[in-house]
Amino acid sequence: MAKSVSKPPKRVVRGSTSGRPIMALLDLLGRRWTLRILWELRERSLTSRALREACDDASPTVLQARLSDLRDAGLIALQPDGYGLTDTGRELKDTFLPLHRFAERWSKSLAAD
Amino acid sequence: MAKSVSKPPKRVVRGSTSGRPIMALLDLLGRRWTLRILWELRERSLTSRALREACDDASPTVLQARLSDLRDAGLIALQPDGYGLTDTGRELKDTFLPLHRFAERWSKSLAAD
DNA sequence: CTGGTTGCTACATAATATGTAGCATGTCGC
DNA sequence: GCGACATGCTACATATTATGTAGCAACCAG
Repeated sequence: MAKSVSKPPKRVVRGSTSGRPIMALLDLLGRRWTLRILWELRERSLTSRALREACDDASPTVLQARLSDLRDAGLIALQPDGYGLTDTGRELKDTFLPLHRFAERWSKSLAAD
Repeated sequence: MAKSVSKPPKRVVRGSTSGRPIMALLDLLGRRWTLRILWELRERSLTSRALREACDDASPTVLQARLSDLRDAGLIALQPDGYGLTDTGRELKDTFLPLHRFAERWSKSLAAD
């Protein structure tokens, strides 16, 4: 299911006709499982199957599609020990690592309702 | 399809059976248009129609669904001047504002291929 | 060769998104 | 009051995308 088989030019990203990189990035990260994959790989490499388990047994179809997207985007790479973040991917991870702490506060503010 | 047989209780978030807030957050942000909406509202409120234009004329169906999700999550609210970030939403925005700068570098590293 | 991994794909079914249209409510000038 | 707007939101048929189950070929260890 390489993205080039039947759909002709299909850019790496969708939507962003503007060419603004942030739009391309938001689009990529806004696809199902993308953020989750990056999160699971944040501190260790995982084989495709281990990643599947980590992702609540998501279907392999989407997972492979997302892995393909993320590889095209240069954020992850397939290494001898499985999938892992590239240097660029690690940069990205660092920018939303604070999300973890926010999630805790957010969760509390929801429960406070 | 194990998530829910029909859809009675429909929690705010999907997937996260673990109860870990980060998973709930990643799931919410990983739905199409969610990140984009937050981004567009980052520095001004927008009416639902203005938001639609800002989002490359996304279909109103999903947009309303996402607005509903984000309101349930307490990240945005409908104010007299349109939709805007809540205090919590602004906190979240601050955590991924650095994404903008990353996007620029990332874009360059892609073009360098 | 057997038994185990790996990354990845096929395919039918279910869930989501897209486009286009339109509703109900409100607010303005008149 | 009226009409002409704009607001938030919804219907619904059509595409697109995800799910779940199964299985492939390649690789390596025993």
